[in-house]
Amino acid sequence: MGRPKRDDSRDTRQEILDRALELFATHGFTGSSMRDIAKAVGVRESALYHHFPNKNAILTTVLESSGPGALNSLMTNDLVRIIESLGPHQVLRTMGETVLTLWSTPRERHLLRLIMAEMPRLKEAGLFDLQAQVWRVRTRIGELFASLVERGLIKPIDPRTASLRFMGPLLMIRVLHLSDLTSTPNLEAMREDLMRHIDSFWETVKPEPATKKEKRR
Amino acid sequence: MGRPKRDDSRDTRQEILDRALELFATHGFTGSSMRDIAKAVGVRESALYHHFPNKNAILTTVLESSGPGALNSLMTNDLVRIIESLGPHQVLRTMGETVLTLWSTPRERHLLRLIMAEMPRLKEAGLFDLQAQVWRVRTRIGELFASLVERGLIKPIDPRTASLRFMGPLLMIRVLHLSDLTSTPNLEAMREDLMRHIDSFWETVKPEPATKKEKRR
DNA sequence: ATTATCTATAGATCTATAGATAATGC
DNA sequence: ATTATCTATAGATCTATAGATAATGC
Repeated sequence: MGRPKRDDSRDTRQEILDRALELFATHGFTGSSMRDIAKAVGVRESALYHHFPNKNAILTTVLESSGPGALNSLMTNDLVRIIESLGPHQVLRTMGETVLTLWSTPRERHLLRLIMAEMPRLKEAGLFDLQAQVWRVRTRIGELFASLVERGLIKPIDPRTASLRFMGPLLMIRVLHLSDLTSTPNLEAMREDLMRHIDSFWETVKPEPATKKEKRR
Repeated sequence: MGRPKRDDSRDTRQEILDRALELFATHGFTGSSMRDIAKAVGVRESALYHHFPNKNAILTTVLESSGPGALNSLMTNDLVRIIESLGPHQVLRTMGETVLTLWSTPRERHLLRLIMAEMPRLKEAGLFDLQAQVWRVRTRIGELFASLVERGLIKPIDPRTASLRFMGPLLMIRVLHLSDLTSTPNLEAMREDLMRHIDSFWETVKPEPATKKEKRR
């Protein structure tokens, strides 16, 4: 046996990470053995140790390459300027379309499950802190709403409550439609939930027409 | 050694279930060994097998005795009548206080973590289906809102969206404040989030004063 | 006699390592 | 020479069982 012939279609290291994510997401970290991972990749256990020093390093690498999260990456510095040109309602709808696309990829669904399942382990290892992450995004969205209030683009509202009212249903929609890996998600139903939520949220924060008239005078 | 002297303060079977829930919640089902459970209870592994046929039976029993969930148990048949006498806003606030109390017990926090972590296993074993459960509660809350609309107690709103807008923030608050078992929850901050949400939700669904005047005519 | 523990251990599985082997690329 | 695999296996840990032992309750 020994070293196999070169196969350009195969990157073993990446395949280990991909199969490990799938297994960790469905059976948990401790529920997936090195043997399981090796079998899924199609090599012997010892080959895994050529690419990673131990099982924990596989988990660490999977998570380090996981990216910042959809909502977080949407909170860019020029978001307020984009909102000023396109209008808040249109931007919120676009944000909805974006999270729909990003969240519904198999990879993101597996990461969601992994993070839900391994929360304590990931936090203790300093790899991912779900609670802190949600707090951070909530704060950033709160700041966004605060600056929109300042610019008169939405009603005067408490930013903390507004971020909760905006994000809460998004999280619930995500869990409801995407957290069960055994069934294919109904993306049309999910888009409907998402857009109805955003439109209905917009109705509750859009500035009063009366206020607009006053400004015009 | 052999059988220990009777100790009325000790119910080994129940202690096995309690310690197992704690361990499963922090390290997962596969991450907690029978040895770990036995050590936490203060007996040998073989004593566990006197009370339960195997490890899986411990998990099953833990979950069977877990109850219906706070939101679910609030959705009683006479809820509409209570709302008619106390008013929707007051009832929503009382519901908030109730879930705050029920969710923040150590037992409910451990169950939340267990369910988040072991979703696929619990679903496959037919023990608990988180997705289906959330759908069910959402539907019941939707029906509640529909009947409140019918009675003119709240604005005409789409029940599906309303249930999402009501429940989503509740779920987010629960995850944000109660899912990390390594820190004691800040119940005052949680109550504030909860009550601000409920008050702000009420503002968006309370019937128009204009409509009331029209009715009086 | 029954119940609730214990000691001891079988047998499976798991992580990780040692050392052999063959392909690759300088 | 280096890299990527393999075979083989050590040693730890895990689930579960057999059988001994002492307290309990009829």
